[in-house]
Formats: sequence, C-alpha cells, structure tokens
Amino acid sequence: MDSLLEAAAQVLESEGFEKMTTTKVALRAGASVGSLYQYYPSKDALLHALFERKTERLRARFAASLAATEGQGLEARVRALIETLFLEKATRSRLGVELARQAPRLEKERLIERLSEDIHRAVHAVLDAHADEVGVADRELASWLVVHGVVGIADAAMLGPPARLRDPVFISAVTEHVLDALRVARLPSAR
Amino acid sequence: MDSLLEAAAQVLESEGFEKMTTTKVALRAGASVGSLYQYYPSKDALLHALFERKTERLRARFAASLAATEGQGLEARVRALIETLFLEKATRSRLGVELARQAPRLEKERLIERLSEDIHRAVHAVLDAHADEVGVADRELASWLVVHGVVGIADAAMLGPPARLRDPVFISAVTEHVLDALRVARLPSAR
DNA sequence: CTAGAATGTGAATCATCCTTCACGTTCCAC
DNA sequence: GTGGAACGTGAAGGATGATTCACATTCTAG
Repeated sequence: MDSLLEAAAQVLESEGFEKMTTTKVALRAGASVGSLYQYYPSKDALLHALFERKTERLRARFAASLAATEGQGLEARVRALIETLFLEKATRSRLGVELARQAPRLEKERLIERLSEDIHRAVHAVLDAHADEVGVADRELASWLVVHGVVGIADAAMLGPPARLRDPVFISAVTEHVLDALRVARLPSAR
Repeated sequence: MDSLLEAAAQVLESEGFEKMTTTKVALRAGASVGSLYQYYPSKDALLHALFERKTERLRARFAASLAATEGQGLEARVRALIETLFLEKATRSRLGVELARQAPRLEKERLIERLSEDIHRAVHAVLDAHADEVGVADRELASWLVVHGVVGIADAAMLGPPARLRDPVFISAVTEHVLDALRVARLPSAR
C-alpha cells in the first residue's frame, strides 16, 4: 500500500535509518507489521521503493525545468536547472540524506550514477546549444564539473539554514558563479 | 593500542560499518575482544578515534600545502590546495566514506563543519592575497562556493576510476575551471 | 447466508552483535 | 622466588529488531 511507503518516508525522515523499525512504520501507517510484510517483503524493499520514488521525482522535475525554459537564454536555463536541483535537495532533505546513506548497502550507486549522468548530459546539451556564449574549450568536461560542483554546493548549503537553498539571492549568486566559469574571458584572441 | 585502531580502519574499509564487528577488529589486531574494550570502551570510541585521526591528517596536509606554496602565484596555490584535497579524498577513500556515513550518529557534524570552515577561511585568505587577479566582487562568497564546489567534484570523481583524483591532467582541468570562475572577464569597465 | 479467499494481527522466533566478567597469563618489584 | 598488578581471553549475557506464522477478521461470489 501507498500509506506504508509514506509512513516509511516519515519515520526515516524524523528518526533516521537506525531507529526506523518495521513496527514503527507499520503503526504509523495504521497497520501491523504483518501487513507491512504483505506488501514489502523486507525492510530493504521499503527503501528500494523510496529510492525509486525519489529518483523518479527528480528526473521529472529536471525534465519539466528543461521543457519550461526551452528556447530561452543560457543564463535563464542554467538558473532554472540550479533552482530545480536546490529545490529538490531542500524538500525532505533528511529523507534524501538518509537514503543516500543507504545507497551503498542497497547497491544503488549505479542508479545514482546513471541519474547524474543524465543530468550531466542535459547540461551538456544546453551548453552546446549556447556554444557562442560558452568560452571553455571542452564543454563536456565543463558540464561535468559544473554539475558536480553545484551538487557539492547544494550539499553544503543543506547543512546551514534550510531556507538558503530557496533564497533567490543565493540562487543568483551560484548561477553567476557557474556562468563566470563557463563564459571565461571572451576576448577576440585569448589572454 | 595503535594496532587496534589500524585494525578498525582496515575492517571498516574492507567491510563497511554494518559488518564491522568488535570481534573482527580485535582478531585482525591479533587481540581479543576483551583487550579491545580495555583501550576503547565501546565500538563508537573506535570510530571517534578514527575520526580524530582523519581530520587531524587533513588539517595537517592543508597547512603543509599552504606553507609550501607561500608567496607563489594564485594559480599555483589554488592548484596545490585542490591537489591536496583530491589526494586526501583518494587515500583510503572507502574509510573516509564510511566515517562520513557515521558522522551524524556520532554527532561529528560540528567538527566537520569547523574543518570545512577553516578550509574556507584559508582559501578566502588566498583570494584576498591575490585580489588583483580575482575579478569577483564577493571573495568571501566565492571562496565558499569554490570550496564546496571542488569538494563535490572530488566526491563525484571518487565514484569513477580511483586514479582520476591523482591525474595531473584532471587536476589542471579543475584548477582552470575554478580560476575561470574567479578571474571573470577582467575588462577595464564591466561588460 | 456462507464458504473460501484475501487481508490483517502481533506474540513468538531467530539472529546478530555489543558488552561484561570470571578466569588465565605475564611481568616486575622486592 | 613470589605476590599482585597489569594485561589478555573468550564464553555468556542481554538488547534489539527483522521476520514468521498461527490465528482473527473482512470481503466476495454464488
């Protein structure tokens, strides 16, 4: 059932993995352990499902963000992507952190890698589409660096005040930072 | 004893936290569980000690790296810092990941935050010292973004081939990327 | 209405460690 | 050489928590 999954998400979010017991999850969902095992044959099965839900959602948001800015300028598109990432990281952040913590044990690394590759590819496409504004030589590498750099920034920001990731001023600053790295000094002949 | 700590590091590194039992650690150190508890009164005590060792080392490497490039140019110093970070992330990377995973439970977040603040401050100082080469307005913010951006890049690189973090070509690319963001178009009057 | 299926229940089972402790063994001061 | 302090040992204790299963309860088709 779906309420079981949501209950699992809530317990995981509020108590962390170590204190998330199958009994607590079942009770929170208004069911009993037995029922839980009817739908999810193991505690890990719950986590797998949560993983699915989370990555699905992130994928969808990115796609939507790209679609919504189709045809716009480089800055607008980069900003939209950054905003989307920050927003996703900010929503249920504890849940995200706990899931990430369990990723190795659940062998979800491949899945995560694939996800970040897809994002990388999307960013790469955006850079290519605005090649005239991008001064760096290797756009493939640049997009990889930018994606993971921004993820690192998001992760660090999560540790501070949670509002920061939604602060337009902060988002603008990060966007500018990224664009600075991409545009490079665009003089007729280098240096 | 020190061999106990090293044994703990090895077990943690090769098996991960969930499979790291106190008995295994003791045996690997050539001792018995009882002896282990003589020196480390709990399993967590071992982890605390490992944390200490790891952060101590990182701090020392950074300090050394800064000292070694004292007086050199911006690029050389930035590169040295990046190289140091990558090297540290690459050494015993699994150990580092497992420790980071346990950080919340051990309440080591404050410690980690302090560490990254110190690094942030050091980078900020470097940028200030080379203010003439740095085009961004807010060097404080820029150093924060750079530090966490590079950390994110390092974390992502760790998932790929381990050699990448030690590859001079890769390090150069990241350095350039960072410098591009910092130098910005340095025209007499903006834009 | 009623048999049987589907679904729900939660106490009991089972496995896994961390931790303790009663009992060696080693080492040193005298 | 000897008493006892320091150190070492590993089987047993206890806790915790996932999972099972014998037994309700609810639903549905006929």
